[in-house]
Parts: sequence; structure tokens; C-alpha cells
Amino acid sequence: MANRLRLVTGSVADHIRRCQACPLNALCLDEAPPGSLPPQQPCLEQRCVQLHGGEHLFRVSDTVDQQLHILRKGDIKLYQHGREGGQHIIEFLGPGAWIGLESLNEERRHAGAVALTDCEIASVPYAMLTSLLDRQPRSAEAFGHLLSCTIARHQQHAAMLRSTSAAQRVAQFLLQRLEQAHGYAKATLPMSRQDIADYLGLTSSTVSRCLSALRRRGWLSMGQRAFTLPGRADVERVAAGAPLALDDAVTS
Amino acid sequence: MANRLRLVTGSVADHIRRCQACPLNALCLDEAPPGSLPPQQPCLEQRCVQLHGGEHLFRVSDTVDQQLHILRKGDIKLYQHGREGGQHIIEFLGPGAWIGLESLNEERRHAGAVALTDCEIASVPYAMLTSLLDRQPRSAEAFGHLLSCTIARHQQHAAMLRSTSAAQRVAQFLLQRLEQAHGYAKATLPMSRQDIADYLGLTSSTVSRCLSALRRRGWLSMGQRAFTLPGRADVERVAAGAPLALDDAVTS
DNA sequence: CGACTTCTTGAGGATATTCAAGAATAGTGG
DNA sequence: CCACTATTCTTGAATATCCTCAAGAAGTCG
Repeated sequence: MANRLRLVTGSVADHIRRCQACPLNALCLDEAPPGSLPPQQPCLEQRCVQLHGGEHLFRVSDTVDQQLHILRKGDIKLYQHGREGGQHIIEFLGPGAWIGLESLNEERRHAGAVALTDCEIASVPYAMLTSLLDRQPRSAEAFGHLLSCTIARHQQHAAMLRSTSAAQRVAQFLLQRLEQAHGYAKATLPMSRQDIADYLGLTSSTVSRCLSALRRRGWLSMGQRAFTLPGRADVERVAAGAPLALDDAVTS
Repeated sequence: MANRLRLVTGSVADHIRRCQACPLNALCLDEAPPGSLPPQQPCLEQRCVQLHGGEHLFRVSDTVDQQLHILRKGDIKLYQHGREGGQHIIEFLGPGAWIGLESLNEERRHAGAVALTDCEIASVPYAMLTSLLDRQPRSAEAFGHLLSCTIARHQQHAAMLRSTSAAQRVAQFLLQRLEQAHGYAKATLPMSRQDIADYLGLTSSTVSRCLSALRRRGWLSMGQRAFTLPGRADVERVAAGAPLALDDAVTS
């Protein structure tokens, strides 16, 4: 088994054509001749799992099943058991995200993964991935980059948790959601308030209060699940530390 | 440049003899015949850096210098700039820790590294490491494990930041320090109270108060830099969420 | 030994939590 | 399609916790 990963020094070029249907399309970096169409047939067979909202992909202490997963549709939350029964949310994952990077060399999962909405998940056995990484050095670069980004995301999360103000954390969370739905002005909140609270180190009451305060000011507009930020500049000010009275009436 | 990393599925055996003087001794996993002495001469030339307390190994936005570092002696803190001038401590690193894993595929550092005490740091160029990883599949396994552990450590840190009570966080921090000085009942606090506070998302005043409260109860004994936990069981209870009055006199 | 920084501790005030009850939503079965 | 139940969400008031500001103590370094 020649499963190897390239240790990369530079950044990854992303001007390369990718096959659309491939679960590894973020990694499968065969250079196509300029002007040609991307290959239509996937270079790897695609094994998909369907998950309904509330179902587990895996649980804490499950044995790792020698596969990585890629979220094609839907939303997943990664969690750990906190003390006192509560659960700590590690991360919310959306379409395109990789699942299982944190358990690469572990025997058992130290996190659980639950579907928040109906999901479509592509599974890639380690063996398949590593053979790709062997064939294509650029893919290996991209994979290394993926691991680095995961660490960076955790550091960003930690920074959010240290923001003293609750309003600050909630504002940062909303902006993060928007950013992940890149380019769009609209993002979704498929998770419960309790989940958001566990993610931000707050209580669901406080999250609710902060959201209400932003709504009262007209800076946040929420539908059933989706939201937009009409006052994005203001929300960014709050995220940067501007004070936000929670139980106050609108003044300006 | 054939720099590759083995993607590993199992756990890493650690019954293997290692050469003592090698900066890569945690990775250099040549199997020695049972009963033979570990090789005395390092398999890689060793370039060491000496750092005095307060000196930087690298700063935020420095270009990554194509090297990894291994802390042989001393303590280092990894930090990022927070908003409003404060700095967020990412991690405290002690002897044996690897530095720079988070910047593997980055052009510029997104964290700074400062010596807390006088340090001795071994530097390993990527090229040297990767040639080792090519030669020894077991080393590549170990390296993959290292990356996985880094992610796990960040998740643990995030869990600590979500602990609601200040006393809880401080207690967890003390226990973590003890654990890292594995086996010993004594650990050190080479960092300032402000650093601890930035690491835990508190203020230095609160950290001080919590430490005083633990000392008053006789559960914590502090010298200049080192400390022990005579009431370790009690401290563990606090870390798990047991209440701890900060400004209270000792009752029991 | 003296100047500097860091640490400790106090009092007051701001902020998030707790507890609780009512409103909105989702899910179920008729 | 609608009613009914269960869950989640919002909001209020009171409390506890942590932060701010500040001054004195202890430690560090030349």
C-alpha cells in the first residue's frame, strides 16, 4: 500500500480543470488542455450515503472505518460530549466539507457527526484517496493544504470563544456563516439555538436575545431557516467589539 | 523533490528504539535488533537555535522559512493578535513539541512564537524531514499522527474555553500542565498571568483570584514557577464543574 | 539597593445565567 | 387539511459571575 501525501511548500494553484461529478473534485487536479471540457465521468467510483436529519454518520468512540467523507448536500454538526451531559459543538459543516480528517490516524472517533438536515455524503476509502495522491502530486499538495486549513479553522473558533461579549460572538458567527456560503448574501441556520449556544460557549437564551437585538435594529432579517444581514457593516462593527444593548429599545 | 507523507490507517507502535541525539527522535523509527543499543550518532545533522526568554522564533506575517522546529529545552508560546491590541494565546509548548505544523502549506505565519524561558530549538528543513519520511514508512505514520494530535489538542482547548466557570477553566489548565509534564506531580507556569488569562479567555485578575482560592483551600501549592496539587482530587472536581467560591473564607 | 514590572486583592458595576412562563414552530395522526 | 402534542424559541425578572478600575504587595532586573 503506497499511500502517501506530499509535503508541500508553496500554495496550491487553483486554475485547474476538475471533473464535476467526482467526489474528490477539490483534489482531483489533473491538468486538462486549455479549452477542453472537464472530464465528465468520475475518476473514482462514487459511493454515496443518504442521511436524514437527526441521523448519525458516526458517534463518539465508534471505530474509524478507514474512509473519509465528503459532504455533497446538507449540513452536519461535529460534536463532543461535554461534562454534565451537555454537548460541545466542534464545528458545523456544509456542502463541500471533508469529514473525518481529525481521525486520520486514530482507532476510534473522538467526535460524533450528526446530520442537521437531509444529507448526501460521498465516502472515499483511504486506499482510493492515497492512490490518487500517489498519481497526482498536485492533489497531495491540496490535501496537505486541507489539513492546514482545518487547524486554522479551529484557531479561528478559539478566537471567537475568547471574545468577551456575547453579542460579539453571535455577530461573528453570523458573518462566518455568510462567508461559508461564499458570495451569497444569504445563509442558513439549520442548527438549533442550543447548538449555536454550545458552539459559542453561551446559553440558548443569550443567543436568542442577541439575535432579537440585531433584528430589532433591522441589521438582521430572518426567515424560517435563512437569514440576511441588511446592516452588515453594523454587524461587523459589533463583531469587532462595538457595544450592543440587548434589552434596549431602538434609539437611532 | 520527493517529499511525501504516509497516510496512515492504524496506530503507531512505540516500542521502537530511537537514537537519542536526533532532533527527530520521535519520528526516526528505524527498527533496531532487540537488545542492541540505540544508535549514538544522529541520523540527521542537527542545527540548533538558542533563544533567550522574550525573543521571537517567528512573528505573525513572517514568511515561512521551509523548516520545522522541535523544542528541545524551554517553553514557547504561540499567539495571534486579537482585536483591540490584546493577544490571543493559541498554545503553550514545552520540551519535545513541534513548532510550525500549522504553517506547513502556508506562505506566511498566521501565528507568532515567543520564548517564555531560555530555549534550545532544533530546526529541520522540510527537505530533510521528507527524505526521512520517504525512507521510513513508520516515520510517516508517526508524522501523520502528530498532525492528528494537533487537531485534537485544539479541540480540547476549545472545550476548555466553553467551560462556563472561571474556576473550572483554571483548574483544567493546571491539570493540563501537570499532564503535559507526564508522570510528574510537579509542573511549571513559565508564562505570565496575563498569558494564562488570554489563553483561557479571562482577565489576569480573575486568574489570580482563582489561584488564590485554590491556594487558600490548600489544594494548590505554588513556588516561584513550579506548582503541585496536594488536593488533586478536589481540583479535578472543580474542573468538572464543582462550584468554588472565590472571595470566600475556608469553611471545611 | 532602587526602579520597574507583575501579581494580588478590594469594591462597584456591567453582563450573562438561571428559572420560568408564554409564543411559535414542527411533527403526528386522524 | 386540520387539530393536537411536543419541542423549540422568545422574553422577563432576579441572581451570580466576571470585569473594570485602582492601589498596594511582591517579585525581577539592572
